[in-house]
Amino acid sequence: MLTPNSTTEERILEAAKKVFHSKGFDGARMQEIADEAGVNKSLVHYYYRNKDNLFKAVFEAAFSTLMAKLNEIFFSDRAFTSKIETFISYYVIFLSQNSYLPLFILNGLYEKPDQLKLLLEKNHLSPNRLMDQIRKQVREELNIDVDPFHIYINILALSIFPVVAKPLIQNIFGFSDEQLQKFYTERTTVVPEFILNALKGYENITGS
Amino acid sequence: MLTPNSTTEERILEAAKKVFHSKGFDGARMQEIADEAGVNKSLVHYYYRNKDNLFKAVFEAAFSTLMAKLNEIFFSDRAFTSKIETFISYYVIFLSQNSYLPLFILNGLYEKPDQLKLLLEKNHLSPNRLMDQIRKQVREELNIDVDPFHIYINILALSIFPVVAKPLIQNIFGFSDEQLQKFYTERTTVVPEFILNALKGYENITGS
DNA sequence: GTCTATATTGTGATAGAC
DNA sequence: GTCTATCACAATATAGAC
Repeated sequence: MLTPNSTTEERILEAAKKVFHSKGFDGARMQEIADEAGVNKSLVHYYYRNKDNLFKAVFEAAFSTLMAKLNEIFFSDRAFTSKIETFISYYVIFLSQNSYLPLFILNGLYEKPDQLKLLLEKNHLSPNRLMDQIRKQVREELNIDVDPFHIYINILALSIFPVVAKPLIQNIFGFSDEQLQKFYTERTTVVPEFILNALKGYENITGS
Repeated sequence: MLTPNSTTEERILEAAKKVFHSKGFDGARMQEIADEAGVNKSLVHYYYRNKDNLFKAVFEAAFSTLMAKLNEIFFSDRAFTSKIETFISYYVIFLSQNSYLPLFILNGLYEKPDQLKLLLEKNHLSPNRLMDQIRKQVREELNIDVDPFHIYINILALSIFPVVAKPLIQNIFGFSDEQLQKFYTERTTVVPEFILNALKGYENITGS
């Protein structure tokens, strides 16, 4: 039962987020969503017709949330160094506080890869423009001529994977909640340092 | 219908791997596994009693496969540089050819985190020993005093995430199968270089 | 060991009263 | 808009013949 001060439709969507995020499409039950929203099961169908539509709404919301912030940071006026620092600290903390989100999205992309292009347009995302932007900025500010695509994937990997692998870290190393929180906080400084160190290493190869 | 030259039990396990890896526990159907193995649905229950047991067998096999190779490489006699190169090239290629595997395992860990410790013992894995090993070797060979845990997670992140995010890469950038294969091949050299560059950057900070 | 038949429960979805 | 009742079918699991 979440956020009682809102319309029924909103309460259902919030409940659906909670259930879909943690259990995925196949694991989620319409009954559980209804219970979570504090409404009758029929009402869920009344507002969203079927499970697929409801899932689509939840997925789009999750995807847009993550992409909007990514866009905002990478197309801002900051220096590249600052973009990396801002991006990492924002995403590592945000994702660690919403740890089901990245795995939910990755699973959703495997299950429904075809919807992706529509979502990209909806979010005004142009991947190629982003790549050009990164290449140009890295060249001008760091004097490095490097493949922006691998850099981009590396940034995402180092930000997202540690959250996706949360149960692995928690159980293999027996981290408590406090230790885990400390680990994620450390990463907001360790990871940007790691990436910028790596980039500086290329200066010797292609720098003037 | 896979590998007809084997016992029924083996054929069922192989079929179960195929179905569970791509659809997860909740998405998998006992009927589909039976069809895939070319046997009657009852036989699946005869050999594995229920869905949970069958899943457990599949999960353990997947987990052990990945961990055995990781152990073998990181506890070998190689130099640290060589370990990283060997690990990345092996895992990136192996995972890209079995692209459902990492997401399957990450999902499984979220769903059944309690089984993890048993699996670790079964595979003779000692995470702390691995951390000591990395810290010692990085200190002696690269003359750097660095937190081995973040390094370890970074190595895993850069190897595993690009495979987990395959549909994202494929659809956002419109990569063909050939381009995707080329991308993964590139990473076998780009990623070790990236990591070693990053590590070298620490020399200035803590080097003698 | 392998099959057919069936029990049993779960689940998405709809009809219709209020 | 919201509820009760119910349909139709899917899915795990078992009983029992061969």
